Order: sequence, then structure tokens, then C-alpha cells
Amino acid sequence: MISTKGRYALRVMLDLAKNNTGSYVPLKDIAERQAISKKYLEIIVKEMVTGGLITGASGKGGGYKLLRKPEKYTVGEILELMEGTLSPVACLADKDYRCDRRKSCETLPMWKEFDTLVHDYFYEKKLTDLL
Amino acid sequence: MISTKGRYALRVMLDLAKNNTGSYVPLKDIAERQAISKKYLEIIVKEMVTGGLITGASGKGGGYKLLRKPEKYTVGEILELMEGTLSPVACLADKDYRCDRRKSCETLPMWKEFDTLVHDYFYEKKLTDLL
DNA sequence: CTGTTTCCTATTAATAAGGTAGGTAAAGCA
DNA sequence: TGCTTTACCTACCTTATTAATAGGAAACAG
Repeated sequence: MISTKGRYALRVMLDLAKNNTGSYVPLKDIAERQAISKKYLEIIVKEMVTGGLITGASGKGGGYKLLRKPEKYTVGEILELMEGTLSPVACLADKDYRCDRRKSCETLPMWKEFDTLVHDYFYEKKLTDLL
Repeated sequence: MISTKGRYALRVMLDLAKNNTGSYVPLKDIAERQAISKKYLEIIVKEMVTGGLITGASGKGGGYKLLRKPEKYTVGEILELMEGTLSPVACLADKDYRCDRRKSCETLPMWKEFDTLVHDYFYEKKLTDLL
């Protein structure tokens, strides 16, 4: 299940893509348009900044803006940044995960196949495909 | 992310499929083979009984067994029973979910498409496909 | 130097995840 | 009848996550 963090981040990205004039868009405006608590969005956009999706500027005339052209973003990278992983099971999400049953696990091949399906779906989907 | 409930239930089903002799399989044996806490499995198999996947019998010679032939079970129904839903977002998981933005939501079509992808993947996968 | 806006730290309430503990009821067997 | 095996039932517990809220400090423009 994708949490609000991932879903809100996607909506922020879409909002920025639609207001992609080159100048900064204040979070206040985004929060109002999207009807999401500005305070909560602060946490989310901060992660988006440190994750390299967007950039922010303080002070008057400040706000947030995209770092790349909208078509250069995939839904997958946005969701994966916010959710931590898109993997369906812990043993695939964390590459250091230890599991004694790994060699003989009858369910692992299915989880791997599904993981690939999910990954491909979201990484082939561009931000602009949603507009 | 699929929780241990769903993953363990799947492994119990596979264990029962492999020991599908017609007689009941004690949970103790399943727990030992699968190296899962019997106490925790009790909770899980109880839900599987009430959910109509398996049946249980008390007393000596008791245990659990499948209600159908192994090839008649889909991975999807097992996971959906344990997880509650396979939907990626709340607005699709709960059909009574109210959302003002539904008509204009730019992300909803993607979630719907993804939901179908996930649903189809797991419901086309039979229990016997994993053996 | 004032208003705007991001950036930072802390706190919180509710829920779910992943169990553990201890007992009751049912069934077969001697 | 009583013992053993097994499911079934109720309650509790710990930790982490989710989805926020609160209050202020720092940066920047005019």
C-alpha cells in the first residue's frame, strides 16, 4: 500500500510540473491547490529536496521548483524515494537481508517476478504521462 | 508490502498442498517444517479457516487440511484474505471511500491500472504454480 | 528591517505489525 | 473414565510506522 507520503509527493510533482515557469512556487500555494496540510507537506518536500527531485529557495520569491524537465521524471523514482522501497517483501527490499530458507524458498521466485513487474510499471511511467 | 501474515499463510498452504493426503496435518508439524512460531500461526490459520480456505479438526488425529484440490487455489485469494486488500491506495481498497478530488484526480487512472495489474498477476497464479 | 518563505527540531495520537501467554473445548484412545 | 493430543479462544505486549501538529530559526528580497 502506497502511503500518503508517496501519493502527496506525486501530487506535488504534478503541481510543480503544471507551474513549471522557471520561478519558485511557494509551498503555501501548492498546499492550497492540493488541499493538503502545508505543515505536513514541509516534511515531504524536504525529503524531495535531499533526494534530488526538486530544489528550494528561502525568502520572498522563494519556494520549490523542478530540477529537470517534467518528462525526465519517472513515477517510480518519486515513489521509491518516498516509500523507501517498492519491493513487496522484506527479503527483496533490503539486499543485506539474511534468510536461511533463501535457497529453497518456494515463494521467492514469485516475489522476484512480481517485484520486476512493479518496478517496470512505475519506472516506465513518466510524470508527464499523468498530465 | 506483503506482511508476514500473507507470506506465512502462503507457506502454510504450500505445506498443506505437499501433505495433501486427505488426513489432517497438525499445526505443530507445519510450524516445525516452516520454522514459524506455532502460536503466531494459530492466529493465521484461524483466519484461513473462517475465510474458507482450509478446515480444522480438534483432538487426536486433528489438524488442518485443504478444502479443495491445490490447483483450485489462487495466490491472489490467499493474499487478499490475509492482507485485507491488494489495492495500492485507500481510495481503491475501500469502495465506500469518499474523495472530493475523485473526478479530477490525475493519479487515480494510474492507480486503477496498477491495481488491475497486481490483481491479475496474483489471481492468475495458482498455488500449484509455486510447487 | 519587515514580511515572506524555507528549514529545523520536537512532540503526538492512533494504528498496525509481529508476536507471547495461558487457558478451554473437543476428540480419540486405553 | 481419564489421559493425551490438538484446535480454539481471550488477552496482553512491544515496537515501529503513519500522519500529522507546534513553534521557532535562518535566509532572502524589497
